[in-house]
Amino acid sequence: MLIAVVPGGPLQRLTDEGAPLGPPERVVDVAAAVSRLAAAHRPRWLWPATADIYPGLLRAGVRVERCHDLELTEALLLGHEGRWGEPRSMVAAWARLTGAPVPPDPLPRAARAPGDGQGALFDAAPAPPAIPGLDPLTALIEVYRHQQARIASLGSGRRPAGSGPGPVPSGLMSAGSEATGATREDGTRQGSGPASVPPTPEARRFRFLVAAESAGALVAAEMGHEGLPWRVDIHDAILADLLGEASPVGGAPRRLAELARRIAEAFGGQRIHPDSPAEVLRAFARAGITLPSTRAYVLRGVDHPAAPLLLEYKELYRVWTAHGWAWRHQWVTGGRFHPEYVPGGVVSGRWATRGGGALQIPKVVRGAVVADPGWRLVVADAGQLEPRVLAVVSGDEAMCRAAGSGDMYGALAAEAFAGDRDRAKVALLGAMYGQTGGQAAPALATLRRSYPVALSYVEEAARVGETGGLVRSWLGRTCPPATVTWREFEEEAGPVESGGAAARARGRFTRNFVIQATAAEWALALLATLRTDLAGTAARLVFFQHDEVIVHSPEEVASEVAERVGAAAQRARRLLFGDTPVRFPLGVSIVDSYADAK
DNA sequence: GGCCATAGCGCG
DNA sequence: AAAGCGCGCTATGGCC
Repeated sequence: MLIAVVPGGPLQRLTDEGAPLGPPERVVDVAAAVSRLAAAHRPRWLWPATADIYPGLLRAGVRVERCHDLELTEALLLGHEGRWGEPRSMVAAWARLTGAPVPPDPLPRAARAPGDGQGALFDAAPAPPAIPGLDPLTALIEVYRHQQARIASLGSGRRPAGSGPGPVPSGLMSAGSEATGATREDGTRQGSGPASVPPTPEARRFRFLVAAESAGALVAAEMGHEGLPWRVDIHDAILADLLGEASPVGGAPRRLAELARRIAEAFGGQRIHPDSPAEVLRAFARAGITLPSTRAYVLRGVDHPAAPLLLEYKELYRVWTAHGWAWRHQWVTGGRFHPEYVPGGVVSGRWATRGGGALQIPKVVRGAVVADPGWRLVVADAGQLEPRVLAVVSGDEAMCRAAGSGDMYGALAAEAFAGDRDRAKVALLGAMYGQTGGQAAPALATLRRSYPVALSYVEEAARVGETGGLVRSWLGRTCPPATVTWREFEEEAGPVESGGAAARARGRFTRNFVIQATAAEWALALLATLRTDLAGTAARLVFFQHDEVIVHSPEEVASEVAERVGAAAQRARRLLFGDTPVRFPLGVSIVDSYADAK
């Protein structure tokens, strides 16, 4: 069963296809109604946007099993249809369906400051209807039905000619085939009813993508709500150890101030801002040293007493400004760090965050992430995920064999690089990122001889990008068109079509997209199935970072949770790729402190 | 005063 | 000639 609900109500029971099973029901207390219906029917919830409605439900103590996030799905579909960047809100989608003027998406939801009227902004009713007479529930259901029809039509041959190969496995679209004409699909498939023909592989995969993206939105809200255990006292000790005492008057902490003074001395007493690249360059120039930049790797090669001091300053300054006392005051409450995750916030399908920098917690402060007494952290990260994805999506048999090993680089080295693991790694990374020069060049040639199918796969993806085409992930997430991402770059480096630097940059992007986006899908599938598996237990997902998850678990079941995480990884592999010799091993640690993982 | 581009470094 | 992907965040510095 499907139940449609809009913030503040009403709600309506539907079949999975979106046909009404009853009239709209007004409710006084949405959370209570959702809670009751969730227990009674275990439905999939259909709502405009998880990020708008679910945090409020969580604060009311209500969790749900499954949902269809209309807005995230709309974004995926628009991308697939070559309409990347068009407004994705429910109201916009409804406007497209009815021919009304399409309102732009509202600005991103503001970053939240915990304790600062938390949530008030987020439970508010949806943006005021931009269409006179809009009934939100009707719009929700009609857009949903239309989305189902658009998904069902994928790969059915009913799309315009030239919009890509039928089977998705190649993952690639032909150059210049950005689904031209797809914009005119609107409305034409409405009322086609439940598909009487079996879904195409492309439609099946996309349906899975939509389910995973929606599940990810649930996890993201739940993890933001739950928070990552954060020991303020340990964080303080780390900061004191690294930075010295905080300044009582609000300036730089003691050790940073000392370093700034010693840097000034090293430059002959001239006071400078060490964090101003321009000033540092000028100071070195006065000392007779001309530098291209003040990057760490440049400074490391500079023979001057200020250089090592500047390197130390940079590292500490970073901790102070990005994860110091001010950061903690804003983001840590009640012993938990509450980030705001943004599912699908990265074009490749990776998550982003809004404020809090949850995906960039420096290793030196991870010691503050500590399990509660009687609890443990189960930390799991996928090893060599992207190379393994390359093997499986390209179908290169020899590389798949190597990816069946626990150490893929080692297996490649043994097979093709005379045991030189470092060289095998450089070659593989170069192939995925598009590096063609430096030490990667000869290693790439070796890689090509032994794994031509894998190399052709990424090179084809690059060629499509260079010639202005679009590529897709395994499940059907589509990269943005060059005109969106590369507009500014083109102005400097020439249009993509010209074959210049911009075209090659675009090629590196599409080359990497097919890998990174598919890796993100595997990770999302892991997360979604693990979430389901842990529902009803006391263990809680508390962190997710691209290829890594942390579960906060009661001590006595931590090893069982670790098993479940490993099983989720294998389930994700099966769900995405079916039978394959490629393995996706996880490094799992059961620790008290995140700093002790692996 | 606010806005925006850039530099630089954190993470994967 | 040289050319590795994707991000967030905080700072400076130039601009209006």
